[in-house]
Amino acid sequence: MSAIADVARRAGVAKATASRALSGRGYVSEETRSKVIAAAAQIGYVASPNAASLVTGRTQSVGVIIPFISRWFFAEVLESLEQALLARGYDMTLYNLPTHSAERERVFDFFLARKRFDGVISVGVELSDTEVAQLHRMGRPLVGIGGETPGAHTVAIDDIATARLATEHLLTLGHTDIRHVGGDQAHQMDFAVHTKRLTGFTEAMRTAGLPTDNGFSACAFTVPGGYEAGLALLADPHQRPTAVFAASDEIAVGLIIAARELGLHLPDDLSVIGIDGHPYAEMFQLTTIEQHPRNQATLTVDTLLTELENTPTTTTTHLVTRAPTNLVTRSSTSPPR
Amino acid sequence: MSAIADVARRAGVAKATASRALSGRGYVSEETRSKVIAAAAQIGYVASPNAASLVTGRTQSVGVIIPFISRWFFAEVLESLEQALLARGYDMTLYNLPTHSAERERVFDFFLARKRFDGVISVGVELSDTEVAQLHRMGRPLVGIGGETPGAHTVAIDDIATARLATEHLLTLGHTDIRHVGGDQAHQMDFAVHTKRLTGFTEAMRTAGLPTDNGFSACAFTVPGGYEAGLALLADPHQRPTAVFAASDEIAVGLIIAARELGLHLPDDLSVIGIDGHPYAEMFQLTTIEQHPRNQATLTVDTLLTELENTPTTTTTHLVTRAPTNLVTRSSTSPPR
DNA sequence: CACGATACTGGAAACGATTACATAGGGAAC
DNA sequence: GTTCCCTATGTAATCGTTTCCAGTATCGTG
Repeated sequence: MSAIADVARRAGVAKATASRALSGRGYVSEETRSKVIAAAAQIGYVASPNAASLVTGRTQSVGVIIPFISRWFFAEVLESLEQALLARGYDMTLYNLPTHSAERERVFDFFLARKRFDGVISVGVELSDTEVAQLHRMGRPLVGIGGETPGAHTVAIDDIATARLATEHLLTLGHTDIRHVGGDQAHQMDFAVHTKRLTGFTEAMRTAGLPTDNGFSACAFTVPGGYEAGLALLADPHQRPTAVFAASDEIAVGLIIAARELGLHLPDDLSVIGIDGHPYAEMFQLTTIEQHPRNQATLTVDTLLTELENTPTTTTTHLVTRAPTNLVTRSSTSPPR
Repeated sequence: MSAIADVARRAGVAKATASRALSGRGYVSEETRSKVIAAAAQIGYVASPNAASLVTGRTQSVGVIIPFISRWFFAEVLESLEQALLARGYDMTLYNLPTHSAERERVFDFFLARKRFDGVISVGVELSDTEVAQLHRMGRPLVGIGGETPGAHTVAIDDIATARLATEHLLTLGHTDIRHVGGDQAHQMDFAVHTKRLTGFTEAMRTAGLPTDNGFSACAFTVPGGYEAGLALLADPHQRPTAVFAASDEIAVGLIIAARELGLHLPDDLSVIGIDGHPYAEMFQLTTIEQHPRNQATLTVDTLLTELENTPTTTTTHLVTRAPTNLVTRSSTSPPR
């Protein structure tokens, strides 16, 4: 049973030597190394990470905190995180943490305290100060992706700048009656993202000398959310905007579907721009600002793992890595008729 | 450091007693129990599951094998699995296993062999015999959800019967020129699901005495996939079917969007039925057969965990739990004009 | 009162690795 | 030829739990 002991016996060496041979740490002659490896292969030995982590303190796995997975950005991120971690030899344990609730506390106290991971990646969740402190006290590095978490390294796009850019795209085309359709706290995504995109919109409008009051509609961050918002916003021909900046491509697509149902033609009757780079964008000829979640994810893994491997650098410098975005112009936007 | 030892010292008892008090196993007087608990609370003690699993052999976590995350069914399942497992005190470790490739072998050999989990849930993946055998040899129960895995308990809808039902819905309405749009192996989802849904379609058509050749179009299992298939299928008014059975709601929605772009009106010009119960279905007034992935997921967790907790029942009876489905009729289907 | 359960507790041996420390041979440097 | 360093290996301690075993006190029962 004692697995490595078996390997050692079979190879005619001590447990310590076997361990060194297999892990590659410390001195082992080439000859014994191959003997040990052969013995291990013979009995199909695989090390117990539990036993190892008991003494090393490293678990070779990272915890990922995510509020939901069915939203496009999150699913993409999750998939890439897993691949990147796997490639680096790490397991990924998933914690689907609700944004606010008692459940959340339970997750933290019960699961995260068990320190079954070397580090944590939180995607789109803004952890509270006490939560960050708790992780920090446990010596577990934390890297965020999406929302900015104070006290932790974060990979994210510049939401304000991106929203401003999207709005400016419409302004440059000559639109003046522009609305912003996005999420709000009630629709259960993190507050900061919504606020920032709204801020960017407002800034751009103000800079252009246009009124910003009454320019925002809230909806769920989904296609149906955008659809409903669209029906409400576009129904009345007399107070219909000429352009809409949607906070996500899914919302934008919902808007487009609503517009089509109302008999409007894009981009003549309405220009729409989104943010994301969702596969639907191409299908609907949607102008959008791509944010490449998969790249963000691999960047996040890189950041966490280097932090993990150079433990000395416990410089908890609140650092933000800005992920690049790019505007893709398609036929959903044009100058107003 | 030796955490439980600290608790024990603080409470003035032996490590063994402290362990018993905290775990609830074995005899402990009410008095000492509360002393121990108080001491544990004082220093904020949480047991190391690593150390515990080293001796008990249980890790309190299950591995989930999933081919991709961004598809609706999979995302829903994953989210529910996580919640159900968390509620039962289990961690969930995610393995995003590609359907076919060398990577897959690597995952199995390297990660799954580390036996960091008490059981495995495979969603929509049909594991090979050797893979099942490997898990079985390790004494790790396996429950599948979605595709049927020979040699393991599986929770799944009856794909053939569901496809037949969908087709029969169209037949009953009086349609005779019906097409099936679904996935195939080239579009990287598991083969069996596609085949089964196609089989159900073919069976229903044959029973109705209708021709089945040339009645199937393959596409990606996504909205854009259905969209492209729709443009191709519906462009020519002379050989346009009066009804389409789409293998998923996402495909169906793509078809509807394509139909609208081509100027068709549902259900007059075309009837469309899907399978899933996707949130988009309601938005597009899509008739569909709901399969309730969240229920399937909790059912799967229940199955695995009871198997886990009653280890004696190592009766590897190949059992299939059929998840219920239900037809929801909306206005995307009607008798042909 | 003796005896066997029954409740409770502590000591010590696991579980399966890693690693600090000790030992020993061989070559380079002086 | 001594000294020192480097390679190579073995012994034993360690990580933090659970659990087996043994021992003691209490209590009901015949």
